[in-house]
Amino acid sequence: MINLEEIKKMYKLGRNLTLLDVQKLLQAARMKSFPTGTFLISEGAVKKEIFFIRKGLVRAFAINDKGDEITTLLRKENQIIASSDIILFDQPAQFYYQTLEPTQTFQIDYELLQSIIAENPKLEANRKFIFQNILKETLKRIDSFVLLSPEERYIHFVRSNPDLVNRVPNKYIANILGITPVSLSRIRKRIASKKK
Amino acid sequence: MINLEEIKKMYKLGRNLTLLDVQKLLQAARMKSFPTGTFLISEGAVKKEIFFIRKGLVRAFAINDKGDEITTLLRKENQIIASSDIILFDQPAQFYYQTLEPTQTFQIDYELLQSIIAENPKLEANRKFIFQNILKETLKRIDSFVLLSPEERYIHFVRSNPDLVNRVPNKYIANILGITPVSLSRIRKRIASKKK
DNA sequence: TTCACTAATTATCTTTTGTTAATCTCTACA
DNA sequence: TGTAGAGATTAACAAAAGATAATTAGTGAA
Repeated sequence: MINLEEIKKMYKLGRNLTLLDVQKLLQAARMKSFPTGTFLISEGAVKKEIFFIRKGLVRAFAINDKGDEITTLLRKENQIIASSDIILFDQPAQFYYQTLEPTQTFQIDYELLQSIIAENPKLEANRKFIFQNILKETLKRIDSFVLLSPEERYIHFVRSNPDLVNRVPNKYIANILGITPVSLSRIRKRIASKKK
Repeated sequence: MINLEEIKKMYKLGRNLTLLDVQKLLQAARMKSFPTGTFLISEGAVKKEIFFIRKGLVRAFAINDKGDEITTLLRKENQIIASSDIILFDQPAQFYYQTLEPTQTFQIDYELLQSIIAENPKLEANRKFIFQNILKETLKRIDSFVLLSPEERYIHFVRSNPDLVNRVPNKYIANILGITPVSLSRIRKRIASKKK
């Protein structure tokens, strides 16, 4: 069940979340468990839904012209995942969102979330906070593409996500870095030989 | 002076901005003109300020280990520019923000803007809208790095920013795409020869 | 334990990019 | 009119990445 420790983790989502706020949100949310490999959202989906990942790991991926899956995003426990296409662009999802581990989520309908926030000004500040954090992340990621080489980008990724490196196949990490798995393998070898 | 036509352009910033809202903002903002080459914000700056670009063009750039300027962002008239480091990360600016054309801005202190928005719930929706649009842009840009080759990325950039292509030196565009100016020149040649 | 399957590495070759420097173009201005 | 300076292109070479395929390693299920 949900314990206090866990609720504290949810606090991290915002700065001034009270127990009451969390309760209110949890009432509206449904808890759900998914085995590895489940699609939370598929291409073409339109249902506005937001997932708080209580436990587990989810990847977003697109399929390119050649039919290859390209992973664009990884999200783990205590993070939020949703289709930016559906929520921000008001269009059907262009990505798949798939669990990479047994995953537990609280999921909540986006419009319902909106109305809860509207009735509860305190939560509004929270939404702002969450949005800002997502924006921070994405801005940093853009800088890493513009300012760093693939090799530097990988080193940077490992430093920033030491846990993910051991939970996720390298081929997904390669995608995230904008390179091929073969190239990442060579980069890893290069780094290893430099260390000696 | 400021005319109705121009105010309508500011409307684009939000969905439900009224004349009164715009007036309120304009009262708090200072209009200022800068010649080409002016630094609106320099590395190390801490002043929380937001610029609405009324006319002109601004680039953000960092300086890498080798001492090269790397342009990471371009913003033009009717767009907003601010230091994400100062506003989002609460740290001194790590980039320079420099005008590339004679530029007119409305600039407003960020904390003052915050308080105006706090007193004016309608504006809050607007801020949300602006934030979402910036997030949209950055997410799309990340996708272009992950899913497209440099050549495809350039084609994509030209299609999305036909006006900028003729206003900005190619070397800045190359930076934005994460490649060198030399490489961009080759890509352009390659594309031109394909067209025949 | 073995088999099947997937991921990772390695090899080979092609293509592209980075780097550095030279050349060409264009424009502002003395 | 001529000249300095910046940007763009080109050249030449080295380094890295992409593509494809073969091999190796690792894992889970029968």
